[in-house]
Amino acid sequence: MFLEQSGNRIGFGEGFKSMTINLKQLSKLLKLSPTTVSRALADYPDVSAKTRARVKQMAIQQGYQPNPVARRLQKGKTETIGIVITPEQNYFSDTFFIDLLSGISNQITRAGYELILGVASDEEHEMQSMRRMVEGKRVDGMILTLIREQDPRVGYLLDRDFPFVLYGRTRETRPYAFVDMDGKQAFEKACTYLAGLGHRRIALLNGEPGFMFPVGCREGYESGLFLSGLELDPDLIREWKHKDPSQSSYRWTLELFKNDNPPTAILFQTEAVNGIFKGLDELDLQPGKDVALIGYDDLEIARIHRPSLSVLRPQAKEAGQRVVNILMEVIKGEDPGKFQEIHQVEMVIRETSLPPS
Amino acid sequence: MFLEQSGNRIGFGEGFKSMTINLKQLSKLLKLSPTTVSRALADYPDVSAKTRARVKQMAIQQGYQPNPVARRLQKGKTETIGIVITPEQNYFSDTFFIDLLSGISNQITRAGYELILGVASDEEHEMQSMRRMVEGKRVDGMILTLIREQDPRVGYLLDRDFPFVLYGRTRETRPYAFVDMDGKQAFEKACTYLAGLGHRRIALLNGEPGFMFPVGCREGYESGLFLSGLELDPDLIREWKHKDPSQSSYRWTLELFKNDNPPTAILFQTEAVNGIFKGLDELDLQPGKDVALIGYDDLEIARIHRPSLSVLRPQAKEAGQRVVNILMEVIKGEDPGKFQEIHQVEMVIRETSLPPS
DNA sequence: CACTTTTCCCAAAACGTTTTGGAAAAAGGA
DNA sequence: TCCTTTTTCCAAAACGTTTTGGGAAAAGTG
Repeated sequence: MFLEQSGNRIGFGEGFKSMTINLKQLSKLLKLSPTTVSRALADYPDVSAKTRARVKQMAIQQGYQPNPVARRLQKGKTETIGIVITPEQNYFSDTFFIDLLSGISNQITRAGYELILGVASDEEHEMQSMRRMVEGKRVDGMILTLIREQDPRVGYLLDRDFPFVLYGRTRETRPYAFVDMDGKQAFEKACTYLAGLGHRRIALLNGEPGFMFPVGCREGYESGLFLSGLELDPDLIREWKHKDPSQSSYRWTLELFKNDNPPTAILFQTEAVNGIFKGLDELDLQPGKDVALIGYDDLEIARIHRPSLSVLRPQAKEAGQRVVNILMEVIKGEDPGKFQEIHQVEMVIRETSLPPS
Repeated sequence: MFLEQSGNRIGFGEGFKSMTINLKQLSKLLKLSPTTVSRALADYPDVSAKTRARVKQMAIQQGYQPNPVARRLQKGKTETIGIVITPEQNYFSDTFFIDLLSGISNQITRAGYELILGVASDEEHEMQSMRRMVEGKRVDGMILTLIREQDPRVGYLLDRDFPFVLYGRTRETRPYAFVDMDGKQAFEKACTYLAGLGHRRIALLNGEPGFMFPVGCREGYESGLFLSGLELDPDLIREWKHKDPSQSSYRWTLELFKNDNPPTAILFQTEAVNGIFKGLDELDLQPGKDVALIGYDDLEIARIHRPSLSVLRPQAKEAGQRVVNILMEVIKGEDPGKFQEIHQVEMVIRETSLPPS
């Protein structure tokens, strides 16, 4: 014996709270079977145009929305994507990450999926949070950011053949899907640009070792020097820490200018700009005038500072959208190795990239 | 006739991919009914201690995790909380929001729930994203941040009796649950502190009108002046814009010092500090020395700047945890009006709060 | 021993969808 | 007209849990 639905029929004037109807109730209203209603709404060809229209109209009128949980159970999918972020690494320093997230979120919504977020305080909890999502059957795929050179997350996911896409790259021989910015090309471009202006002593204040991104930056820097016929001087390369970009970059800026033959230009990630400005200020050097500067990432400070900061500008939002589109393909079963995208980075020349004085 | 499970029995050495077992398979392994296994795992008293132990051991050994989607369907809950953020309002300027989010996320995970994130480009999409979550039956409750004086989201949720908690407050007569920082008390404290040092001209560079937080700041400021026997001078109050905190605060800083009788101290939200520093620099005024400064929010820049910035420090992580705990109560059916918390804000005196010179 | 209570377990229903495998009715073909 | 094909619909199964409502066996009780 089946119990009847508790049956709060939907009409008008009942207030908002009862604005929820399910497939069974809707089909009863239409004097059709749930099967037909479901198939009408999903545009199956085996339901006549006439009833399809009638069903759709009634569905709209009654504000019917299929229960996503029930659909997920039946379809055997969670319709959910997971991402884990870590606050210690200042990834939220400004618009960059939120732009990426924005692209990701919008595209996920468009696909009718959900984005679930984990916040982990360190590497261990990051892994733990991801395992909960994966092994707990809470997501169909993962998005990874802030990738390390040796990244245990990638091995973990590859081992169990779980769909994922990297924003960034790692050292891993097995094929995997990623979307990355061409940091190498960007830094090469910036470096040759500065050299073209006449700079001969160009420094690199690079991101934290262990992460993958600085590797490309350095390659681009070295390649830029080579193309411009400049010698590589290890004394002009320094690396700051994620935990504390401003403080460490401040110290390294002072260090750089202790050199007998100090730099006339610095390449860096914009995250570190506060420390650099502070260091230059202390040394009585004017940014842009005494030292040319080009940062990676077009943060707010770059635009509002006077002189305004020349930057390399990655298109984070577009990248986020691509990550999601690719992930959807991988979830469908496509070979991840087919999806390896490297996006070009544009250079925005503002006021801090003048020839040496 | 029931089809048998496709039946990939779990053993060892089958690789990672098949590491997934469901209740039916587990119960078959144990020669028990699914009912008993389910109840054993949920610690019901009607299963003997002996079998309970046996079930739990086998569950661990087989790596059994109940399918959350199936549980949600049966329980009639989504076990999911929603939050919508907007990138235009620079909420991610620094550690503050990520701390809040961190507290929220950790507490949600502890409850076995999920946090789903929407990113909306403007107010309209913000509402749209929330409606999708609520009307699409995708969440059991909502968390709202960055609250406006008149906030349509609150009315919407109250109208349909949907569980939610505000981080902040709004103008609304019906009872609702919130966790807020005591901005009033904080600014009052900072103001009287500065007055106690001998400052007589204290300016307020306040957040954008329309949002609720600046209202409390201003109240605290006015109250602080009153308690210190100082006159309120409207010329010493300015308001910057969310879209562009640095630029607008820079302009207003210059403006403030055009005054015949300029301020010797400024209260503000730390978000705006870059613009203030820039303005003071242009006016040849030394922060801390010529002008005392106290900011609200202990961002990284406050700690690393020299002189370091005195600040009001809200405990964002703890607040996030409270928001979640309260939301869980409201979801259970508790009266939201019972949960209205105002958290004290601590003052951290550093180097920019000296007596007037 | 006969009855009641407690302990321990389970079959079946239910959550709200989509998919499977027809079946009845209508249309087409000879 | 009779058979075949197409169109249109639907009953029942299935997804993987938890809850409901017992029921059999064991343990008390007199």
